[in-house]
Amino acid sequence: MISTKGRYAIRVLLDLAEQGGERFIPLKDIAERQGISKQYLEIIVKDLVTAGFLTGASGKGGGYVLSRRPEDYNIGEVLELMEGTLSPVICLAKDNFNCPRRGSCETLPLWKEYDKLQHDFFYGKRLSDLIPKE
Amino acid sequence: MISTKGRYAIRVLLDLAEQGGERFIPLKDIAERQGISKQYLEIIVKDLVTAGFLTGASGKGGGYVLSRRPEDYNIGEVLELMEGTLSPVICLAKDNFNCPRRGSCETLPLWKEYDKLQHDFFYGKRLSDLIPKE
DNA sequence: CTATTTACCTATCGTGTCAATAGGTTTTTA
DNA sequence: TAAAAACCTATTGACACGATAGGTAAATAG
Repeated sequence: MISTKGRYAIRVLLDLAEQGGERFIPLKDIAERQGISKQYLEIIVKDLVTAGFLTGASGKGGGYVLSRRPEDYNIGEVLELMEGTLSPVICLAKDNFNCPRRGSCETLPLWKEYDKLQHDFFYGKRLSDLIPKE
Repeated sequence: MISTKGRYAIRVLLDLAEQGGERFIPLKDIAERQGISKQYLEIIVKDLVTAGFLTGASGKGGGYVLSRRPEDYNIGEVLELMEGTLSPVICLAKDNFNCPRRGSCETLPLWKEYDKLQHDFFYGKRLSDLIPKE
């Protein structure tokens, strides 16, 4: 299940996209509009900055701004960043899980097929696709 | 992420399907073949019996047997039983989560679309599809 | 009739993650 | 120089996950 971190991250990016994507927007404003505590959003936004999705500016007049145009983000990369992995099963999550049954597992193909479906869906969705066109 | 309960449940059903689906198979045997502790499997098998997916028989010569033919199980119903829900986000999980933003949420359509994709995939897979044909 | 085999049941536990809060320090600008 | 904002570190409570422990009840084989 997608956690709040993933869901809130998308809402933050979407909020910024809808603000025009030009000016620096204080996190306080985003928090108020989205009804999410500013302190919790800080954790999320920090990851987004580190990943280069957002640019932050301190001081008066500062805030956050999108690093790219909304059509240049895809939902999959955002979710993967925030969730760590999108794999449907631990067996497919980043390396380290070395199952002895891997070679002969009869359910692994099912998970792989599903993993691809999911990946294609989320990597095919762009942030701009979520902006309501009036 | 699909937990062990969901994954193990499928492996148990698949194991039984591959044993012919006629005789009662002791859980001990399944546990050994699958490399999963019998005690943990009991928790899983209990749910499968309650849901009517398996039939159990106590005593010598007892064990478990499939209640239906392998082609009459679909993976989705098994996963949904074991995981409680397959919803990708809490916003879509069974009732009770009453988000005040539901009506205006700009990300909800995304989750709904993904939810349908996922549902169709897993409900379209049957247990018999996982049996390797030589 | 009795020993054995098996399902069936209840409770408990350690670990980790999630969601969130608290309370700062640093940077920048008006 | 005061205010506004990002940026940083630590901590917490609640809960689920994965699993183990130690039984009781039912059925059959001999």
